[in-house]
Amino acid sequence: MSTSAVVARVLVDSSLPQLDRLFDYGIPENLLGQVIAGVRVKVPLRSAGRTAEGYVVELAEAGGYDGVLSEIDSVISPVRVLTPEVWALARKASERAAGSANDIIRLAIPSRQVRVEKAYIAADNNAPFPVITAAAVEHYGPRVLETAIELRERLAVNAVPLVAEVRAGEVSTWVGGWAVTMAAAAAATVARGQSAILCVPDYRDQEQLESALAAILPPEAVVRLDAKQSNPDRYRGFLRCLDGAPLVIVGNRSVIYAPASNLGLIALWDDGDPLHAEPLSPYVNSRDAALLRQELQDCALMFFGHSRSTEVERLVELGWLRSVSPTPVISPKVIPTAQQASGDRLAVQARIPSSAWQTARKALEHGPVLVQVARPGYAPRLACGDCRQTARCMRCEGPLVQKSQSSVPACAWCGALAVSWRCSHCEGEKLRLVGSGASRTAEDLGRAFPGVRIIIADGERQVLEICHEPALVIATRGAEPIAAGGYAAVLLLDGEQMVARESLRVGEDCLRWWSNAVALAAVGAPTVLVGVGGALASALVTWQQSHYARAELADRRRLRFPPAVRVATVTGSVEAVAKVVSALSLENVIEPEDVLGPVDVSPGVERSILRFDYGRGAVVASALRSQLIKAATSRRRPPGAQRGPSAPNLKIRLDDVEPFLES
DNA sequence: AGCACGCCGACT
DNA sequence: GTCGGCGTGCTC
Repeated sequence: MSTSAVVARVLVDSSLPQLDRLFDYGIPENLLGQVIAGVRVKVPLRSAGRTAEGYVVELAEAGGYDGVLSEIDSVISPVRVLTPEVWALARKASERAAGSANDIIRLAIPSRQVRVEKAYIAADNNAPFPVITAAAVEHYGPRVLETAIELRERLAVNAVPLVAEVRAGEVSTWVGGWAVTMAAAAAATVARGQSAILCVPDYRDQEQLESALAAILPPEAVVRLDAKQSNPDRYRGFLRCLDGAPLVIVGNRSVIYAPASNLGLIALWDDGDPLHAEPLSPYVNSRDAALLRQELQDCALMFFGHSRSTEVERLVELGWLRSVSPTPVISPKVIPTAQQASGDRLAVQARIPSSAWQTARKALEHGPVLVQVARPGYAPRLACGDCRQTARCMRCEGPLVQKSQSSVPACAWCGALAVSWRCSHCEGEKLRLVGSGASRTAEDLGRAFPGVRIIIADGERQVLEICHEPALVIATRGAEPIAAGGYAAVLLLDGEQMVARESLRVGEDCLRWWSNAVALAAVGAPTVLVGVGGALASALVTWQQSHYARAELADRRRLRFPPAVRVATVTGSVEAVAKVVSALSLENVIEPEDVLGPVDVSPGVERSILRFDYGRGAVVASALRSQLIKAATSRRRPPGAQRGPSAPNLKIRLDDVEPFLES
């Protein structure tokens, strides 16, 4: 068809695994010069009349495909939205995760907004870029982080466990010290004429980071890119990244795929936070994407955190990451306290041991006190007043919770109010509160400390910042407000409950939650850890979280659990899962002893877990990938089971952070 | 996904 | 003889 010697290699925008490769298209005369790498195009697929959208990945000599070439239908827009770096990353990340490059590209490139794009093209993008001069990064020794950026090093950075005041114009804000360090490192990168990507797990972190950036960089040097933005805002930010000027690009999760120009630094905050795990296929954790991108683009990479994930610890032990700490060392004051009877009746009610009680009372004389609790609401669990069995919803068997003191107990699953409730075990009609959520703890503490202002902060009642005046701040883990000047004391309650959670990662999660709360204390202010001892407590007390991570990793090695090995969870119909497992066993891709399960997850749906060493990752991923394609192409509705949303009967997920939990 | 190709049962 | 059933396979 086409007479031109050059073909366009196009990635068709479809999440079908069998279409996840490049297709060659001829370039018609009238589109010569317009069809260039990175632009969105429309192409015919399979039959005339049917068109699909796609991206021109590259132009190549014709000859790779000896069939009749179709021609590009049209160029959707002249903007080169798929950069070579992002394409390489998408392909590599998707291969590693046994998924489609398309699915990654969907995270990387926002939906096109015609008006935004027109404005962008019309605007003169040659505005002189302001000269950035960066101040030194403090707390890490002279030019330690700056040099790491210049030498493109990979670091695991222990964050500064202090809060700091940042000032942008008239506005003054208190943020975590980590945000100041990350912002300063980003500024140092931009000052060298390179871009920096800063990736944080949640929006509270992002606000802190943006405040810290605003204090040291002009607004035109910073771009925000996150999923909470409106589509036009996100596309506008995305297009700014393509401009070529050095920028600080800050956002959550998928910011890791931003089309940064001349990338000099990738920095990630709190990599152990589960919000870094992408819930969309192919489920690539931003930590893994960051590691891949660093390798591809040879830039500096820094994982910042107060605690250390077992994943990062593994990379430190391998020598892939170098551990860096503040100098001089900053060690917060943490006091472990066993749960013990206190003399005070009210303290008992509020489940606070006497030493913690004394600490809180003394601290409240000159500042706010943070009380971290495990659960939100009033009563996290209700039981039958007669037989003491857990009270369950009469409609769906879900557990009952009570959100506030005065509210009617309701089902945690379906929301149904438990009016005229009857116990399914003994016919009892009385409900009994079990445990304390943030509100009930607040009530108890209010009685114990009359006259003190009480602030509750949880997922529903978000509080970002509080002033330095005395107050009791009851917060669920992860929702702690920042106190101006730092808290006068921190109480970590409910430790026992948190540790009892059923998860492979409880230990490191708890240490992360606690460490992040400890870091909100003022210099020298005490933290009391209630009811927890052992290795976890001593890691917190000595502020040596990496010691705990090392021991934990050694355990995982012994058990062959992640991250000592990688895992793939294979979920689907009984036959589909069995097919995949037997195919991989037959090909000797996986050893029989590394197949766990299958176990039932729901009627007719099973799950097997495969584990494999990192060195076998590529082989396992590609074998799983071909099984996925096979299942997708040979999938036909069994006779009888007609229509319905053709739910894929096979789902494969690599490196699930909680492979042993259902979901 | 869609859509064509292809190889067996009921029909003018 | 052939019209059309949907099982199977491919998409530059």
